Amino acid sequence: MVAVAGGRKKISESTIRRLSLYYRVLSVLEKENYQTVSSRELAKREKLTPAQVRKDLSFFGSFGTRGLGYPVSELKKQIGEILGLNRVWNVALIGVGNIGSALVGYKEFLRQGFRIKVIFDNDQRKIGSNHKGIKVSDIQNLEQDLRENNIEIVVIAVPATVAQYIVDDVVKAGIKAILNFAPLNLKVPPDVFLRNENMSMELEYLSFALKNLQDGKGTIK
Amino acid sequence: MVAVAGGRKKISESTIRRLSLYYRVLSVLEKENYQTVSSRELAKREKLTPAQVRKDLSFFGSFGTRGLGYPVSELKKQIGEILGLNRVWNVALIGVGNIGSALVGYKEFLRQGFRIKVIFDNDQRKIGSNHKGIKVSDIQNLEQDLRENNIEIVVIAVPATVAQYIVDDVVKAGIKAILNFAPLNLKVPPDVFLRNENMSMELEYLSFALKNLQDGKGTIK
DNA sequence: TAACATTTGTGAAGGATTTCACAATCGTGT
DNA sequence: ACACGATTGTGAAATCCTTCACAAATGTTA
Ligand SMILES: NC(=O)c1ccc[n+]([C@@H]2O[C@H](COP(=O)([O-])OP(=O)(O)OC[C@H]3O[C@@H](n4cnc5c(N)ncnc54)[C@H](O)[C@@H]3O)[C@@H](O)[C@H]2O)c1
Ligand SMILES: NC(=O)c1ccc[n+]([C@@H]2O[C@H](COP(=O)([O-])OP(=O)(O)OC[C@H]3O[C@@H](n4cnc5c(N)ncnc54)[C@H](O)[C@@H]3O)[C@@H](O)[C@H]2O)c1
Repeated sequence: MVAVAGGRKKISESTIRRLSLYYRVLSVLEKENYQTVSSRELAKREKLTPAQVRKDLSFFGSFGTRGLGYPVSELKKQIGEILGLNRVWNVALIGVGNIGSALVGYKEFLRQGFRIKVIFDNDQRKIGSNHKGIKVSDIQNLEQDLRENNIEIVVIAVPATVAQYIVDDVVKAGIKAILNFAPLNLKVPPDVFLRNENMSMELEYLSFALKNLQDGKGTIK
Repeated sequence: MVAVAGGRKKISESTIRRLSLYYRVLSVLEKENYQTVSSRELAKREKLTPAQVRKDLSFFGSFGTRGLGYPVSELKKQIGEILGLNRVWNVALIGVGNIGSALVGYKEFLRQGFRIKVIFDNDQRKIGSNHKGIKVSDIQNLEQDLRENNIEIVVIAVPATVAQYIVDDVVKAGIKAILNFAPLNLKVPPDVFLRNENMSMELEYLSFALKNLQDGKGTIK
C-alpha cells in the first residue's frame, strides 16, 4: 500500500507499523540497560517472528552485527530517524470534547515528539479557556492559526457530522497529515495522508471473535 | 491470521475489519433511504474496490441480486449478524482517567451494542463516584464483579505499568476478549482475544509519511 | 590462529490477499 | 416473451507479504 516512488524502495504499511512496535520495545530495553538485542528477543516481545524483524529492518539498512544482534540505543536512534521521531512535530487538535480532552492530557505524545500546540473548538464556552496550558482557539481562525503555528499534523476530534467540512478547511490550509477519530471516511486529496482511529472496529472485531466462539463454529486462532 | 478451525472458512482479519466499514456505510445509506446499493457504490464510499466488496461478502453467502445490487437494510442486518452486533455485549472498563472517561461518555458504543456496565479504578477518590450513571467499583472486587455482571469484554485504560497485572486477573476471571489502550504488548493465553488501540502508531505513521515527503524521497501513495 | 557458536542479511519459496475477468442472473422495457 | 443493460459471484491470475533456509560474518575461547 505504501510505496516510495522515485526512490528505490517499496515499504509496506505493515512494516512501518511494526517499526513503531520495535521502537517501543527498544525504548524499554534501553531502560532495562540492554546493550544489544537479537531479532529473536525483539520478535518475542511483540509476538512476531525473528525473520520478520530482520526483513523489516533490512529494507532500511544493516543495523546489526552477525553473531551479536542489534545495538539497542543505536537501533532505536536509527528507527527514530526512519519514522521521523528525532524531532518535534507541531500538532493541532480540533474539537476538545470527550476524546479531545483525553488527548490533550496525554503527556506521552509530547515525549514522542508530538506537541499539541493549538486547540480549536466552536463552543463559545470553551473558546479562550485553558486546557493543560493551551488556550482554546476559535475554529473561525482555523486557516490563519494553522499557518501561523506551522502546524504539520491535525487531529480531528469533532462530531462526524461536521468532520468533512472541517477537514476541507484543514486541507485548504495546506495540511498534509490528518489523524481522524470521527467514524466516517473522510475525503482528502491524494497528497494528504489520512489515518483513522476506529475504536468501534476493534470492538466489533472482538464481537465477531466471541460470536464465533459461542456459536461453536470452532476456535479462532 | 484469523481462521475458523473446525469450520469451513478462512476469514482474514482484513475482511472482518472491512465488514465493520460496510456496516457503517450501510447504516448511513439506510438513513439516506437507499433501497439497494451496488458493490461499486459501497466500495466508493470506503475507498475500496468493487471486487473486494463482493469477495468479502461472498465468504459469508450470497446477499445480492445480479443486475440490482444489495438490499441495504437486509445486508446491514446480515453483516450485523456476522459481526455479532444484533445483541448487547456487557463491557467493563478498567481505569477511569483521561481516556477511560472519554469512553464512558461516548454514547455511540451503546448504540452499537456495547454497554459499559461496570467501571473499575483503584483511586479511592474515584471509587463510589458516579460516571454517567455508573458507579465506579473498587478494582479489589474485580473478579467477583466481572462474574456477577456477566462481563464479556474488558477495556483496559490504566497506565502501562500496571496493565499486565490487571490483565492477568481479568483472564483469571474467565474473560475472553480484551481491548487494550495501554502502549505495551500484553501477554494473554491463546484462547483470549486481544486487540490493541495504538494511537502512537498512527501518529508515527503520519510522521514517517511526512518525513519521506520532506526528504524529497518521492511521493508516498 | 583456528575452531566454534551465534546471529545477521537476504534470495527464494511459500502463503495470503487482492484484483481480474467473465459467465450467470436479474429487472426492466418493449 | 424476449432482448438488453446492469451487476453479482467466483475461479484464476496477479500481487503482496511472510517465512524459510543458509551463506556470510562476527565475537569468544582455547
Ligand atoms: N468519546 C469517545 O470515546 C470516542 C470514541 C471513538 C470515536 N469518537 C469520535 O470522536 C469525535 C469526538 O467525540 P467526543 O466524544 O469527544 O464528542 P464531544 O461532543 O464530546 O466533543 C466534540 C467537540 O467538538 C466541538 N465541535 C463541534 N462542532 C465543531 C465545529 N464545527 N468546529 C469546532 N469544534 C466543534 C464541540 O464543541 C466539542 O467540544 C466524534 O466524531 C466521535 O464519534 C469518540
Ligand atoms: N489519554 C490518552 O489520550 C491516551 C492515548 C493513548 C493511550 N493511552 C493509554 O491509556 C492508558 C490510560 O491513559 P490515561 O491518560 O487515561 O491515564 P490516566 O492516568 O488519566 O488514567 C489512568 C486511570 O487508571 C487508574 N488506575 C491506576 N492504577 C490502577 C490499578 N492498579 N487498578 C485500577 N485502576 C488503576 C487511575 O486511578 C486512573 O484513573 C495509559 O496506558 C495510556 O498510555 C492514553
